[in-house]
Amino acid sequence: MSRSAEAVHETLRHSEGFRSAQDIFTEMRADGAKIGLTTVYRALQALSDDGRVDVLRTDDGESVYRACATGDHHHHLVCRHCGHTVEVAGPDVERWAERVAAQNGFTEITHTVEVFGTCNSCTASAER
Amino acid sequence: MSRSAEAVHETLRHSEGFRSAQDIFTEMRADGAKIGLTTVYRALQALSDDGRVDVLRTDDGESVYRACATGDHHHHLVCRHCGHTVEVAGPDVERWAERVAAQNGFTEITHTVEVFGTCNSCTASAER
DNA sequence: GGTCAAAATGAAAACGGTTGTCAAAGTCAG
DNA sequence: CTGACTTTGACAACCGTTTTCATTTTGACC
Ligand SMILES: [Zn+2]
Ligand SMILES: [Zn+2]
Ligand SMILES: [Zn+2]
Ligand SMILES: [Zn+2]
Repeated sequence: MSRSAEAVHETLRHSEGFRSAQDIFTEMRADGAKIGLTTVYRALQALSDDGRVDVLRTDDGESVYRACATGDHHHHLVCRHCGHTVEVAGPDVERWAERVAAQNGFTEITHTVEVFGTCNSCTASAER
Repeated sequence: MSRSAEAVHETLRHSEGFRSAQDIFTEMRADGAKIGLTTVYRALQALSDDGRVDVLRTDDGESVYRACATGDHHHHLVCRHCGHTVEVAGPDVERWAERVAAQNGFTEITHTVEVFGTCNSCTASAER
């Protein structure tokens, strides 16, 4: 793993929620890092290939990345306002996916499961 | 709803799986329809706003559309080879999502749940 | 130190799906 | 038929991402 990839990973580990390549690039530059946008993209690619960061797509088609605490399979509960993210295990969902797939003769299953909502601190701010 | 939007909806209803705007455009043109790509995009936008078609994003960032049989909330089991799609209800997943959200203080939940796999007819072809 | 090949880098160009523009065509009530 | 309003579609613009390719950095070997 290249030096820049480590730097990108480091930046990501200091972030709470999912961040876009542009976000990361801008932040690293602001912090004085000499890095190009292309390199950030390449680093994110490598990191996600290695399973060291999770990727998901926003509604508007942007890829966003996060350095999750666990390398094990998990899903996310994401605040759509502040980006605050909680990693959640979903044994029930895993079983449901396998069952429904088996019932319909599907094999080699993969799945995407993400939950979006408003976190309690954002709810509090809105009420204030 | 405009005339073209109905035509797009009609084309979509004759399709089995999820189709891209380009796909639909190409097929309609091949069938002799006089329609522009822009209009197809506008129709798909309108149809999905009205909940008459479902949209999902492929891994490579393309939006694909499908006229599902039910207007009720449901998820999809999609064959990643032939696109064959089964609509599935997921009461267990719905409950799981609400529970995990509540446990973490999240409200106003939405979720995306899609299952991808290989359908039995594609498994059969591969073995042949 | 020096040499050199392989790997990494980044500015700029290309790419591809999608959206915006705007003038032309269609629709329809009066 | 007229005029207002809507719909259409060729084309350009947009934007996140990938590719290109010349330059720089790295690291093994001397
Ligand atoms: Zn929040
Ligand atoms: Zn899972
Ligand atoms: Zn199939
Ligand atoms: Zn659901």
